Amino acid sequence: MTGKIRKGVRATILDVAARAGVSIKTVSRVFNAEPNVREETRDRVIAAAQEIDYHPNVAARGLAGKRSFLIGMVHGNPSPYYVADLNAGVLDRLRGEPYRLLVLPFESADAMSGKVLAMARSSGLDGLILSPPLGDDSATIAELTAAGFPFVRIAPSSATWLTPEVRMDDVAAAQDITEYLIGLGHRRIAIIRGDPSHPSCTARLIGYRKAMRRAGLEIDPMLVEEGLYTFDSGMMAARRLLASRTRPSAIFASNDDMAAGALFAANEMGVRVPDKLSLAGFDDNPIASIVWPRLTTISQPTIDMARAATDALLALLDGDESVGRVTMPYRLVVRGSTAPPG
Amino acid sequence: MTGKIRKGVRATILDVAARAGVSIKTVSRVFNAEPNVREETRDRVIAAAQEIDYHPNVAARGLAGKRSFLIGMVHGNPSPYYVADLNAGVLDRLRGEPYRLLVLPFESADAMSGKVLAMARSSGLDGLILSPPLGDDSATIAELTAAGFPFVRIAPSSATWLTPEVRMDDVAAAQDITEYLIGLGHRRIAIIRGDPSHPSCTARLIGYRKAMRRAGLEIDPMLVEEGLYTFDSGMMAARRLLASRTRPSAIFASNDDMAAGALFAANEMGVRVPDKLSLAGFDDNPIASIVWPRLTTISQPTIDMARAATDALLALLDGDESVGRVTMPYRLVVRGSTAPPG
DNA sequence: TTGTAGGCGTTATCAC
DNA sequence: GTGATAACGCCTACAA
Repeated sequence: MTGKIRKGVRATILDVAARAGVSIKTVSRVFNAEPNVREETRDRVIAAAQEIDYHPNVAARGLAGKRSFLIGMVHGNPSPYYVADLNAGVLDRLRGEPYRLLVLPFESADAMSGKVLAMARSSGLDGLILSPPLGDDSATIAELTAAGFPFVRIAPSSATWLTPEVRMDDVAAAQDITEYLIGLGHRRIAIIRGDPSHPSCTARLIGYRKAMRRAGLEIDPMLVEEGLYTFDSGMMAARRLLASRTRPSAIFASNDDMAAGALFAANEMGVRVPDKLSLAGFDDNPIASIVWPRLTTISQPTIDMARAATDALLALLDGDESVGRVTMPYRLVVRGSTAPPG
Repeated sequence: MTGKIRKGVRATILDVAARAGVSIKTVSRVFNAEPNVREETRDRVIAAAQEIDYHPNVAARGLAGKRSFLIGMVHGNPSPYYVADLNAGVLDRLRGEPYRLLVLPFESADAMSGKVLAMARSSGLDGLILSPPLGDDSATIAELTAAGFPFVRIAPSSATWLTPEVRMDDVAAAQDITEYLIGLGHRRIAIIRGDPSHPSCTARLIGYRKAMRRAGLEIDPMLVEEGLYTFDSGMMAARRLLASRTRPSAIFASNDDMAAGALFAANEMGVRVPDKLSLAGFDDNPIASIVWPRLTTISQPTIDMARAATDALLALLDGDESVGRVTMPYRLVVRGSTAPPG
């Protein structure tokens, strides 16, 4: 006789079945929301399960059903806020689903390249969410695609691969914010580029160029500075820009961390923002609202994007073949760091 | 005949065994680093495994061995930097280990209370790392302890429970930084408290009081403001402090986020830091170095603590009974936000 | 040092 | 609608 609560030992599907007076297959049906179970039977099973505190054994499920209910996310982004938002979005979408989120260690895109599939396999993942910059690593995409491994990319910039992705129009957004600066009356507008291994870096530069060209403004090569999406790189780039004889009246930093770094540099050098220098960022992460003055920036719907990516991945895992590209809206947020040139 | 590479199908231990000309038990021994395998045999097995790209099936391993090699971390902290550091520390320690890190969704300590064990069970976790404030939730500790579920707490403040933990001396650190302010010549030193549901809040208050008392300074109740460890709460608390007739000459905010908020408020109100107001934080997260001026703060070794906690958990899972309390060192970091009273 | 048998708790197949 | 029974891939015990 099974079905009683043996203390210290987890209840199994057999216990539930015995207690509810059904076969284990019926219990399985109930827990997997399969059809063909009479309502009354279902209720009895659920009651029995609750009484003995039954939780399906994930390992057994994974072994028999050939899925682990594990989704992986590779974090290779320098901004903890971005990562936190990604996490939040994924977990939010996963609520109520049987899937769980695994965080994979990340060294660098280079180091990971060509090893992602092996990691996914050895961790027993069902699917993967790739955030920048790994979502643009061609070796990774190639091996995953070749193996038929389900994955969704967040904010990739290359349209080369026709794999499911959730993106934002970085070019248009960068163009918008640059045009906003132009509209304020700025003419000498510098850009601090991001990490060149993140393709969003290129997209944002293109948007900037488009805006400048449309306004008939020349792009002085001196106005294009290199950065790495980090606070320090933004600070150093701004120091160079502000030290030059042909100092810009406005700087568009390709993300908020770098914009905060630029603001720091301006403070150091006694350049008042926004009186003497307008500063715009990109992302609208909390940093943008922490510094003084607050940053004008592009609000990127990171949480929504992560949610949408998870949604797409779940559909993929469900066998849905129609998952394609989703583009999410952005928003220009005007705050205190920008003003007409002084 | 097994042992050949069937494409699209993952190799199993049988394939490796056949290819290496040994039994599956020997392959198992090799992959679990068990003794009693001749070196030559081991090499043959490893070679065979590599040739057919064999990765042990985690689910099967978990089912047979009764462990999932899954460690869970519950994130309920408002500071993404703190969370990112925790993650980094755990993942760093896990490198080379067969264990993987699962991120559990978190709503609030209240909502989670009494549900953590169920989540751990249904996710099939082997062990849990509890970060603040959940590490101080007595219902959670009680149920985990009662069930004999392995867990380690990071930075808990209540010493009530004799469970494995990695901590820092918050009281001494808060006392140190307050004494530093006193040493600069400040007399009216305010404190902005953190979220009262995080016991570190109380510890830091105690440290502040100790320092004030030792210096013979009276603690005006007006100088103790409430906060929630968030930027906004720090900003609002500082507004109240700075608006009062008896404005303090220095503020000790119980974490960097609130200190950054206080700095923002000071900027808003035209109070120059550090000339007219000294400001100290706690944690030394990147925010402390992003704002202008940079914050004097206590450097908390979050990554090291997470690493140590993981280390302790792995020992626990390994059957080590001697895991107890580990106390990590902190450091006072003096930067531009503090100066003698002006 | 190596191998054999049995079982871990599910899901899938097919019969009823 | 429901149920027997065979996988699933590995580990633990025990043998050799």
